[in-house]
Amino acid sequence: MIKSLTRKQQEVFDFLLQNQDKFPHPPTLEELCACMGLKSRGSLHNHIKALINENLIEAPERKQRGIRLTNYAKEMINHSDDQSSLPFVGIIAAGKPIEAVENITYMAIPEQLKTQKPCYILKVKGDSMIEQGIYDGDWVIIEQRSYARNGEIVVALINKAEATLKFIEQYPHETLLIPANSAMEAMHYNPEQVEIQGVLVGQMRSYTKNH
Amino acid sequence: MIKSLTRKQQEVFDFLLQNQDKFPHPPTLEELCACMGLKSRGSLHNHIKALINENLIEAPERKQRGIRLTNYAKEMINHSDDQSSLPFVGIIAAGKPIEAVENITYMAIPEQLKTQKPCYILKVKGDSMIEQGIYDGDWVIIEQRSYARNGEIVVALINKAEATLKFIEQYPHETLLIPANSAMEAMHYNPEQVEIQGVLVGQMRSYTKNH
DNA sequence: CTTCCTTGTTCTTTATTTGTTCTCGTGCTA
DNA sequence: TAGCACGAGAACAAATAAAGAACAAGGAAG
Repeated sequence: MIKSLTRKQQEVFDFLLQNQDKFPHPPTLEELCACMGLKSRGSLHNHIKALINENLIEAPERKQRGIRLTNYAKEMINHSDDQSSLPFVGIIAAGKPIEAVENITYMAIPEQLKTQKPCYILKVKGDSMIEQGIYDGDWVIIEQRSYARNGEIVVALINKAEATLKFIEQYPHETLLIPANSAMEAMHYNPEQVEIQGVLVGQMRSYTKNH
Repeated sequence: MIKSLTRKQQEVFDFLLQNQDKFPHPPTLEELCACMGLKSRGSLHNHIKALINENLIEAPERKQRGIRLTNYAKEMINHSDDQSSLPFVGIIAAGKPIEAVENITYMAIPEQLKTQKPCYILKVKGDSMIEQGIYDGDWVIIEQRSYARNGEIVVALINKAEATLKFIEQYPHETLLIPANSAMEAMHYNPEQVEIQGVLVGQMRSYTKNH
């Protein structure tokens, strides 16, 4: 994904990273030249073009002082220390394995929707929890955990193959996975068939439908 | 702050920020010109117009000494570091005024749940949108807007007194506010009775129930 | 109320800055 | 040698900025 930057390109990128706050507004090529010890805008511009190609910075055509880091670039450096964002890792559709997304992205999440423990985000496909207000296309925030109390909503892996989001009821010789959709039936398993991968702690939905 | 000010525009804005208290009255264009080292009011006025466009300052038409910072701008500078958070301003329960919370708090919100326009957060009380998956205790993200298209979910102020969250249908002589709850009836109003305060763009729910 | 100066607004014209593209030269390496 | 990274500089076009003229509305003084 990240094609190798040349030495100078990396240098320019690092400089932009480290100084993104220091500039009240993005620098001009000339200013950047001065910082990097160059005498020619043209030379610098080549490096800028390379970084744009790599999707690390964006610079609206001809716009002055338009150089900005891409969200993509910010993620690369931020999410490690940014405790408010959680990784969006995949799509869960009842009866299938979790479909991992190609590029993990990070979403800012309010404190109220997560827990102290590690959490991650899935997108829900299907209507099996519709009566709990979890709709097709919603995001859910999942606390990573391998156990659950009865009545919690869990991400369960069945027979090490299919993942699903359901209410759980665990009894000595039986585990029930119960959808919140009266058109669907509860499913009965032996406890060892069901592996809990996480517990639902939050849910989100966009009404602007571009996702 | 993702807006694109040119260098001079930023300079003017910064100056206004830093000197908002120093002037007994807002400065005239001429005074500002002097401060910024300009000889022509016309030049400065262009920058002023740009700032007004960005909703950073407001200047009543033709009013002398009318330049003021927008509330939006004041919010900006307090939260310029975390552009991903939105203010949680109150609780909306059908049939009551919006109950403002005493201390406005800010919640981190993922990009996907908001729009480019200013947004704020309300907590929902009641079941009137339950069939749309919006439950009692959910948070909703509202884009501040005074108009809406038919079929959108809006925060509507009725008779300048009661606020409610409903589907809206607007016709020449009638405005309908329609709940998503088959136990409730659609409400009919004269268009002038209904004032739109915002449009639903996102929804969130916590399953850890401490809020 | 009328008059006059101030101030905000709009235009046109001109100048300066900045992004972009090219060409050319230098060194380094396979 | 050919290919590559890198830099300098020229030349051009677009964006930005400034100045100044002209006009209209505001507000103060009489």
